[in-house]
Amino acid sequence: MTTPFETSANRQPPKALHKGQQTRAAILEAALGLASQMGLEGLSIGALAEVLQMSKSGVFAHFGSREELQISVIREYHARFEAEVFFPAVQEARGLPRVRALFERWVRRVSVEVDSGCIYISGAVEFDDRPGPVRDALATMVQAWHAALDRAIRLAIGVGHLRADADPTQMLFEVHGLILALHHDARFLRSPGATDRARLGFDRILASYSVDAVRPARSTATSARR
Amino acid sequence: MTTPFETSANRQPPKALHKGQQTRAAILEAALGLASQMGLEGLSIGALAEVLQMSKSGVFAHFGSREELQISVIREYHARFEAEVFFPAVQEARGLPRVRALFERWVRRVSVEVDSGCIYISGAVEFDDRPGPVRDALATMVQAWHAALDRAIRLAIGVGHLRADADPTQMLFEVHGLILALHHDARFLRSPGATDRARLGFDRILASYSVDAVRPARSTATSARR
DNA sequence: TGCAAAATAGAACGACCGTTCGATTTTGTG
DNA sequence: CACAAAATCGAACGGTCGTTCTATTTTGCA
Repeated sequence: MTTPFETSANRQPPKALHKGQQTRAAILEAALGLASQMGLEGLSIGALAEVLQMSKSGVFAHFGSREELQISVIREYHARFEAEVFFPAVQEARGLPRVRALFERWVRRVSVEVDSGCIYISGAVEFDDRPGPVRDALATMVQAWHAALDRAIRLAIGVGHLRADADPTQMLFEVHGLILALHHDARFLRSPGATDRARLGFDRILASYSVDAVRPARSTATSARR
Repeated sequence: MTTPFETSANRQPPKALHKGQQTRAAILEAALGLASQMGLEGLSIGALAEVLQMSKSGVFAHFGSREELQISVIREYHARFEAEVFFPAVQEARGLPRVRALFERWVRRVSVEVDSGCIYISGAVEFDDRPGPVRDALATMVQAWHAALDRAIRLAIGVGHLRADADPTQMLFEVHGLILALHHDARFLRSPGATDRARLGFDRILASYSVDAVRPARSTATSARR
């Protein structure tokens, strides 16, 4: 399969682009912006209608329910994330270059979004314990992205760019942590150096997982139980 | 000053505990639970009144506004976090033991909260770009906690447990990332091994910042610009 | 150009929200 | 025990929410 970072999100059989599809796209565009600022839960049809200068019911008719609108927003975000981060990065040579490109584009995306917010991250917090189709859609997308990263890391191990005994899941966990810390510090605390810190942390992770690294200096650090 | 992790949050001059204070405490208790599940923005006076079996206006009267209620919840959360994480850990010997204890208690807190949610983390996402007193209160608390951690790390450098040229802010950034990844994976993805991954990541960080570590293996990793 | 179909508007609904206010109950104390 | 003060209630307000329904307008094709 060469469809590596995709979920079952295919769109309309491309007939002529009728008016409906146009405004639907316009609504989605505005909704994406609104959801990035106010969160998926803060996304309201009324506010959306006002921004777009149309009636609430006009907006509503395109989705049939608020939940469906939220899910459509998630799918749209997913598509853009794919286009901006995944597809370009995955064209890099397999191994370290690809892993680096994936991270760098990810960082850049979150940094750019410093005043628009990452829906994957805010959505994860909003829907931690709110079961339902929205949460499911969100989780599916996030897991697809993580799976793509995991695959790239394993490939880097396979081609000998990273240590053979490296734990890809652990490495992914730590890299993901850097992104979350970046999002937190840049967006919430508005601390300026966050982007560089994320990159520096990534370099540190790479250093300790790469083939020429010393073994993890026999764990003097068995976490202090009591 | 030996008041290291405190904000200007002092409470009532202790007269006799009148009825009002009691119910106020009961409201705060319930509000804390509700805010942990639904987020600070999801906290509603109506729902609170129903849980407590009292009238909306009865609940309302204790705080004067929803915003004040939210801020009170944040302060209460802060106090408990202090009591559960900071104060016990800060009694450990300065240096590595104290840093380890701070992290371990932090991890345990977030792990326990796997079905109640950390208000610092969810609040940071909810109020990234929603200015106002609630955001201010939240940011103050979070920064106080970060400052406390920063101090502990610097102390560990000072007493020679960590490398003299270690960057405390960078280390804090990375450790914070581990906690955020733990919160994300445990609460949103419900992935089971997250707690251990956080601990393992911490050990890796300690290893590379401790005095007996090799220098960071001259950066083969200057992030892939293009 | 005509006409069915698609898209949009507009008003109304029930529900919940935070907040106000006056009446009522409960409390603590001289 | 009495009585002021504090706490609580209950109803109501204006507002926003998602959703439904029925007109009206706009669109695209024969």
